[in-house]
Amino acid sequence: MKSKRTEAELKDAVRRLLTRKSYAEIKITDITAEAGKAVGSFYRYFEDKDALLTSLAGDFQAALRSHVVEQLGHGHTMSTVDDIRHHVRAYWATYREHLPEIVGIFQASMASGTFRHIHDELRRRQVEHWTRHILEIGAPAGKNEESARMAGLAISCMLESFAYHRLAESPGGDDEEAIETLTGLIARGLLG
Amino acid sequence: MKSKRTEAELKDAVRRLLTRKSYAEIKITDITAEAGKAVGSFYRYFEDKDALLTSLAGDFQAALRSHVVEQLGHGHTMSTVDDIRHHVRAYWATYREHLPEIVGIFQASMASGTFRHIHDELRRRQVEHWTRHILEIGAPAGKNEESARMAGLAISCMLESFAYHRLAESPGGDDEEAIETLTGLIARGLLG
DNA sequence: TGTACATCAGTGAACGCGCGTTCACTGATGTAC
DNA sequence: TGTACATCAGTGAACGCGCGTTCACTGATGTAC
Repeated sequence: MKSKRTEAELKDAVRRLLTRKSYAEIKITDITAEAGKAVGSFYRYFEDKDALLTSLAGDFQAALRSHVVEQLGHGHTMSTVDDIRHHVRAYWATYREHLPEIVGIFQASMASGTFRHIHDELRRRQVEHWTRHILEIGAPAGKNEESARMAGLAISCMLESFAYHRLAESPGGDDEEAIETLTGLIARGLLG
Repeated sequence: MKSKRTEAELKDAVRRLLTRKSYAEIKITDITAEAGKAVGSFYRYFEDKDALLTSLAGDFQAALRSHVVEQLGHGHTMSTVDDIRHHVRAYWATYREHLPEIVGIFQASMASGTFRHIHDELRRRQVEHWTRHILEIGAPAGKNEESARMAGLAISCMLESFAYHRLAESPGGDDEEAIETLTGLIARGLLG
């Protein structure tokens, strides 16, 4: 029973391909070729290309659930620059570690409605998280629930878009400097 | 000579379609149907779908060149909250006015290398602009050229991604509130 | 103003390419006795 | 340990769909005399 192995090899193949091509540009034959399999094998494991990406997204979300909990713990806050730096660094590490699937989901969410809601769900968590902390610390950006939510969205957008640009589009920069820049902007922006 | 008219009608048709579907989902026949023309007409004016979007991108860039100059003038600065609000508001207005083509370029830049550099060019201007002002006002985020550039990128990313989310993905929100949120975060983030 | 001819925008049925998807087959692995 | 049979992962040539692209034709507009 090699079944699980081949399935994993196909997933790995797409992850590798996503560092070279956009999701839209990747063909089924590219995936099977990269995995060293015949085309037909693909359909033993996935209905189509989107099913594979959906599967990767599922793995990612599962990883997030356990990872976030253990890494940040429960009773954390966001009231100092160090807290914020810690958050930004954790986000950055997650983004880097799961770069291919995040990139794939992001790209696919721009093209087809199918992945819009998966991407929305990922962002929703982020926004939720920041919003909670903004309200908690009574930041000037969060006078009320609504304004806090909007500030949370703005920060989530900055983190995601900046990370995408630095890690996926023009890789090779200094991570620490990026983290410092984000930390500085967010800390001053929130704490005043 | 209806030539120019039909060309414009095809462009308008894509702009309208882009408010309903993603660029990837739009077929040539959708465009001609929306414009009330036959398929064949399309090819009298454009080599393919990408050529049409490239043409829209050209119009947009030309509009930007004149617009930015007249709206902001030359001797402007970024040293007060009001200056920043003014900038954010101008950006927001431009984004709203040219929403379809910006959305199209953004989506296409995620999928094909062809539009990567067009989108890069648009962002480069933004980053350049913010970087210059960050250095000018001696903001804490801009100790040196490099850190200022990174902060400029982060702010550009936030503006673009936030505007995309609010205007294209879940439209109908209050513009003024969005502008205030961004202004507040940027002003505190930069001015300290 | 009228006629004959030229040009060119517009048409849409037909064509054909690229790629996803299928399926009859192979051979490896597992199971029964 | 060996033989016969069953199951199932893996194969890739062949098929066919969807859509972009073409092209011979139509009819409107412009031009010459």
